Amino acid sequence: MISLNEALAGIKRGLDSSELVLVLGKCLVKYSGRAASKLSEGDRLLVIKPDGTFLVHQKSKMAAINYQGPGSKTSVELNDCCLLVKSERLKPVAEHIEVSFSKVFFVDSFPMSDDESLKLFGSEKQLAQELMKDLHLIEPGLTPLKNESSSLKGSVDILATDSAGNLVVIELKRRNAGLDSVTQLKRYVEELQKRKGKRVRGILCSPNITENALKMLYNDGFEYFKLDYEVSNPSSRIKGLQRKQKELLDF
Amino acid sequence: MISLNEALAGIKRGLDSSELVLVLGKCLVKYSGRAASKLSEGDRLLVIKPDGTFLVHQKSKMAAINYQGPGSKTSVELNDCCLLVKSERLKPVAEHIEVSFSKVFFVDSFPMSDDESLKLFGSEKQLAQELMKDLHLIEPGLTPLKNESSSLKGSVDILATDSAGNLVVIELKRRNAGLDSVTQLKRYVEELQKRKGKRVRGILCSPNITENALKMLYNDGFEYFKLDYEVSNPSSRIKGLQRKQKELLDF
DNA sequence: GCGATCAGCGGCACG
DNA sequence: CGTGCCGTTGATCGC
Repeated sequence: MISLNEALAGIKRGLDSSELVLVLGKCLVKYSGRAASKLSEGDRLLVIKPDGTFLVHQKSKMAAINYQGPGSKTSVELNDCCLLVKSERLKPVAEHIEVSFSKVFFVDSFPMSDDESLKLFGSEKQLAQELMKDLHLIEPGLTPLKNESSSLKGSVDILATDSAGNLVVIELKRRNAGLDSVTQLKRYVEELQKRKGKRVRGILCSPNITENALKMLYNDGFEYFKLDYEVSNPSSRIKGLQRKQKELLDF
Repeated sequence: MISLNEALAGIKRGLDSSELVLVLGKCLVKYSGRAASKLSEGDRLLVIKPDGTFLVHQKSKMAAINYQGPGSKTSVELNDCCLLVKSERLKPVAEHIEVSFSKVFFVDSFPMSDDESLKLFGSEKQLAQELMKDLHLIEPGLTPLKNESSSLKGSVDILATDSAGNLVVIELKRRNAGLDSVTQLKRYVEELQKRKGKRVRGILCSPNITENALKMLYNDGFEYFKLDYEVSNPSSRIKGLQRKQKELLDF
């Protein structure tokens, strides 16, 4: 247990030297901004990062229960009963958090030196690049149209032409596809159809798809390919691509 | 600075007693699971919660750079050069994180007692309830259809009938609406239209809407209402609702 | 700066 | 459990 006075000093020291500040104590939290919230008293971990990030964590769950993004301004004060830690930010909207500690178990701060950024493998973008190189896996004669894809409003994952000269929009999902994936594909196809004035095929590729989504997909005249891929450490690789038989759903 | 041996003991102690464990040190991080990633050496904060949650935080940004959800299993060991902290989970997919500490600056663990849950005000659901009570703000004669809304596949925010007996789907957004909001509304309207066999009106309500989205909305024959609301502490209140004039966009 | 979209999205509620 | 969808979504990239 630490006196609120000591805690105050410790937090101030950390903030002044732009260090990572950790506070553990019994507190209640109020938030007001895009929404508003109140959290009654309990033990929580408060993390304040040098960039202004402000995180209140409970003992469970991944997500912070209350938070403030980078660029927020932290301040500390002592009132008659509590240690008050506030975080305020004005942009994009005015938001305010107040953490009111009645007890503080621990305070410390640390300088952090870290210039590294994450190298991630298996993103949708990376998978799309892989798939671009192997469009024949979907269908022989499919050839990619470079950079056309990025010229749309909401850019299409892959744009290609088939052997008959039809435009083909390919929507790639790295995880199971749902209704939203189909509506997204539909929007792209309709935009392009209107713009080009001719029929455009739509193909959805994903590791899996929900029953409703597949039904809607077929209803709209689109095609589905089940995508098998593997993500090893330095890259991601497409293992297979299999057209789902439409007949199963006809009724 | 703490010896890796001490760090090992400290972490084990915390894990065994189901406390919140904090580790600060210089480490590299590898992840493999739904995707894969590598993060080169730097100073990071590791948070391990009693429920298995595992968070690696850099000095910037709100989101953890690597993480593992509740239910994950943490283990610690010492190899020839480093302190290895691993987190593993099998469901829903096998995932693995390895944090390799070459230096540890701080380790501690804390029991946390907290049974409180967040009271949040200003959620979309709460706004929808408010709006249900004041549908006349949109248009006189609009009456809500109870519980119809939840009987759809992707449930509609509000379903109502107008004075002419038309079905009206109302999609409510608590923040600025984009193309996705319009496609969502469109899907609901089309589903319902097909099911009921008669024309269904679609109305989008949000604090704001992007130009492209409004264009698409009007193209599809839907209506837009600008929604002004205020979120005070114990509730959220709708301040106003104003139909946007379509004429501005005709060309 | 806004706009659009992805995310190892997470979390929740419902069937 | 999967499905669907909101989120104080956050983060990124393009314009």
